[in-house]
Amino acid sequence: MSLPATLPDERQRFIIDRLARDGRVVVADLAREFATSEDTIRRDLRELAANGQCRRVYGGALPISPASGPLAWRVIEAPDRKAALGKTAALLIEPGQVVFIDAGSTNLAIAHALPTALAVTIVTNAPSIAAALASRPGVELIVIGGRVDPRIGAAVGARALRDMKDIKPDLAFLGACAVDAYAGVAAFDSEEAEFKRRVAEAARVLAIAATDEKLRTSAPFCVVPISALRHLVVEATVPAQTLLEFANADLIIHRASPPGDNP
Amino acid sequence: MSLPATLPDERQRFIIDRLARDGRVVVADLAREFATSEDTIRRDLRELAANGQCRRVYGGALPISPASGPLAWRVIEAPDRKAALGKTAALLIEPGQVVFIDAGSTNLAIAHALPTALAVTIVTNAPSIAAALASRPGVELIVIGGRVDPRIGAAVGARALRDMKDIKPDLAFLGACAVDAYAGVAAFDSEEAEFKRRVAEAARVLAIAATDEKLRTSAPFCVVPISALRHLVVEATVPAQTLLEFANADLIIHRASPPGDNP
DNA sequence: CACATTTTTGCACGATAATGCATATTATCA
DNA sequence: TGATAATATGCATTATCGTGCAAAAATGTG
Repeated sequence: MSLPATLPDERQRFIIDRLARDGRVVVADLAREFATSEDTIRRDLRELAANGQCRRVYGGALPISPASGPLAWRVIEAPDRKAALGKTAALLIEPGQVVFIDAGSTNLAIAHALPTALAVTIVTNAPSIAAALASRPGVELIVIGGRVDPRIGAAVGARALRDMKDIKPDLAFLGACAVDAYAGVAAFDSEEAEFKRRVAEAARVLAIAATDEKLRTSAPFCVVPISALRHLVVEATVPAQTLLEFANADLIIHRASPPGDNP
Repeated sequence: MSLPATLPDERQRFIIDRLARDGRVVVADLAREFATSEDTIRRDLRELAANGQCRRVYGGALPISPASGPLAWRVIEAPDRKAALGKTAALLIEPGQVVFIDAGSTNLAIAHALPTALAVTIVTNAPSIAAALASRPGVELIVIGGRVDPRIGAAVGARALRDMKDIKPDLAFLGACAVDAYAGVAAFDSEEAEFKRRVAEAARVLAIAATDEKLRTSAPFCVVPISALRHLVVEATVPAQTLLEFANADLIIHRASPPGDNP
């Protein structure tokens, strides 16, 4: 429990571990465990937060990435940010194109942001995205069928792979669980990754819209390397440091305008 | 399930999760789970709603997006005719069954009326129904893919026929454009009728939930004769005269209880 | 070793946030 | 319509936070 002599760095590392294990830390508890004052813990948390390693809240701190559990399906999380992202991403679509939209709340925002009059063919494996576009005039909608994985919110199994076989989209928005400049695009689920890979192969142009958290997250199943991407749509709040890592001749980075114009 | 010390932000994050998973939250339940007062929960919901992350209703809160999550919620439950119809129709489903649900607003009501804990396999060709059930725990969801006809709101073409080929539902709710005691079940579209016919052949038991208007409508493309039906769910307001025409040994007629009735 | 400098820590205190209770108001249902 | 449940509001209480400041410890320097 209480270690004899705790160096500041050692303490902070412990806090990070605890954060990853429990999903939260409480100032009062940490102060008791380290036999130190709450002020010291608060200072640690302040420093960690400034370094982007946690999010301070009243009474303690929480992990940065809200997708730390098996329930990574957050439609409601930060809707305005995703709307801004979706609006910018939708600009990549040109009339008459065949566009695949993968599952994910960010991609759902793209579907919602489609200009009403745009005549395109949308292919998707996510019921929520299909439902959002089903009544759109001008949108030719093609649904990829199969068993819907509830954690993913889309069909990704063998039947979906077969359905996807004879479709060659002009543009595909991949749903990104994690985007890393070096490790590439990755997913939390093996079958999901397999399906995304198939889409990536079939599509003429690949695009990803990713919230800030996605750029700081890693996932076990690799889908494609960053070099496979043509477009990366990010938030206005993304750190320039992070953006630099994606410097690549073939990658076009689009920064979304801040979510100020839609209350 | 009451955690020892719960940080306010952690609590709100939990509420969001629950909202995404169950499609609803109840103030009294949350207060009990967190061992806190209802005032605190109300304040949380007020804050989340102000942030656009949920929609407050009398007694709790719902997800912001209208089609995400079941609307089976005792207070919000509009005393709607289709809701009453759906509730009665859902009683025909038994645990463990494989149930096909065809497109249509009445059938969407059936999906919404599914008991939350019911473990069933739902097969559907309608994105709106799939989206309504995608996040349901206990529901195994299989989507029939293909091009979605915007007038029908579902996939009914060749690819859908192929997807449907190897599925034999225990029970199928056909979407009815018109139900006539002599002319049988009919649809407005040729391909739609073809698809429904395929479903009717594959299903072990056929059921239809029809509002009063459907019983007075005729449509050009015949699907199946009335004799193919096992169950017919009608509104409480259906004229006895009309009902008499359906007198048939094999047809079980279920009258929905009038809207605004709690079981 | 002596001394200055930096870092870390603990404490005090005003400010802020969170919570629960009491009461008035509003929504829903019979 | 009245009855009941849910909500909003104001207020008191408690917990937590930020800041300034000083003491203690670590570090660097001659």
